[in-house]
Amino acid sequence: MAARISTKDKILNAAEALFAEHGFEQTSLRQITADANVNLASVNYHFGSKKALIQAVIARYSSLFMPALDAKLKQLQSHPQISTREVFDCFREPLRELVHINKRGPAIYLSLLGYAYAEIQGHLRRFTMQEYGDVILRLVTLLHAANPQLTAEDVFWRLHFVLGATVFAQVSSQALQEIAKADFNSDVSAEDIIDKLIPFIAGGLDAPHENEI
Amino acid sequence: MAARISTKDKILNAAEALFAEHGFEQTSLRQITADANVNLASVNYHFGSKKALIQAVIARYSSLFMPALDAKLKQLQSHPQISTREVFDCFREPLRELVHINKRGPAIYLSLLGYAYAEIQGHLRRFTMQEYGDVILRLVTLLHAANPQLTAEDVFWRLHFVLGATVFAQVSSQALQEIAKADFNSDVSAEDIIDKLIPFIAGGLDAPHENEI
DNA sequence: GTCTATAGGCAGATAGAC
DNA sequence: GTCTATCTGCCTATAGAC
Repeated sequence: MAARISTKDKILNAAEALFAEHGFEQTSLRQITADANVNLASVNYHFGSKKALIQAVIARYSSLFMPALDAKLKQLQSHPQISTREVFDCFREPLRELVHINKRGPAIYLSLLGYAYAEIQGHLRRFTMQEYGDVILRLVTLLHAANPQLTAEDVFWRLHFVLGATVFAQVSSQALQEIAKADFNSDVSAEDIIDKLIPFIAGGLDAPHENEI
Repeated sequence: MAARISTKDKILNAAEALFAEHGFEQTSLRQITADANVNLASVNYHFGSKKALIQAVIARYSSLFMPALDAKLKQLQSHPQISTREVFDCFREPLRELVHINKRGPAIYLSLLGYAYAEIQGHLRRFTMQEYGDVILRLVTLLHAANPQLTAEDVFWRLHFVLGATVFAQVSSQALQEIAKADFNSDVSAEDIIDKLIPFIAGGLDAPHENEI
């Protein structure tokens, strides 16, 4: 009953798993094509270059995630009162929807974002900003509305701390899950990590400004 | 008046700057030796291998930072009441002391930790745990004492979120500093980032547990 | 200790047969 | 569309002259 998957999709599926685990530069086309059971040359035939493959992998997720997030944020924008917690809760469902691309889609997407940020300085970040800049802007606006006591710059920095905590948690999630299992005998899924993360980042964002303590 | 620096130290200095900016695997011995103005073969003569060079770079910082942090934590341990904020404030001075290794030492060390975590899965992490496991344990104990309402597992996870926010902020600090300059016309030093970070991570760690909201 | 020269391996990309 | 074979370039590491 194995579905007949096109070579192009086989490559995308193998690539995203390897990219999420080892990063973009650390993953070779030889590994990808071996895992996908396709010929080495087919990557360049279907995508043109490794760089284009990376963008295709990310775009498959972003094109699903970003519009869904934007819709949630728009909805929240009409509320009279907005809390930080409500803003971050907007991420839950769009993130969960990514299982339709891959069972581990939510974790994969966050890992990809992390590596994109750390590795390809500027390149993919600029791409995202151009393509989805309005979503980011809406997000910052909402967070500022939820925290009028902070300056716009505070919100900017804290949003990046949030991003850091999130992608780091996902990139090192496998190791952390194993340690948690060994030390606390607890099985923690990728979604459980999100549940643990959201109170943390909401608490961090709501914290008073340095000078006010 | 240019100090006469040994070849070994020239390599260490060039290596740590490149490692902190691009990561370990992305930095070649050719780049390092070119920046250091030494011969390519001298790395293997002085350090034996690239892996050993990486460890030497990290060890130079950890051997200064970890004992200093441990002393601060020990001091705090005798207090009757401990707040999360006090625990994180223990990091400030040991971190600042790293300027004695390099002017940008604090930022470099945090970047190195970030790449060590993301790239060399297990290897350097195990090394750190073996060498400085007692410091980590003291840290977790203090944070748990400051937050008795949390489970030990909550503290474990939140400590890693903290680590993520911190190293991510440093790894992408250059890009973020440029954006902050462009958008808010504000010059933010590496130390300023720490000032912005500490209220955030303290607020996140003190947040109530998910089920208590 | 420092150099040149090179070994040996893996990377991305492509030409051209089928 | 898919394959084999190969080009070109970069990497770490080392042998051996000085």
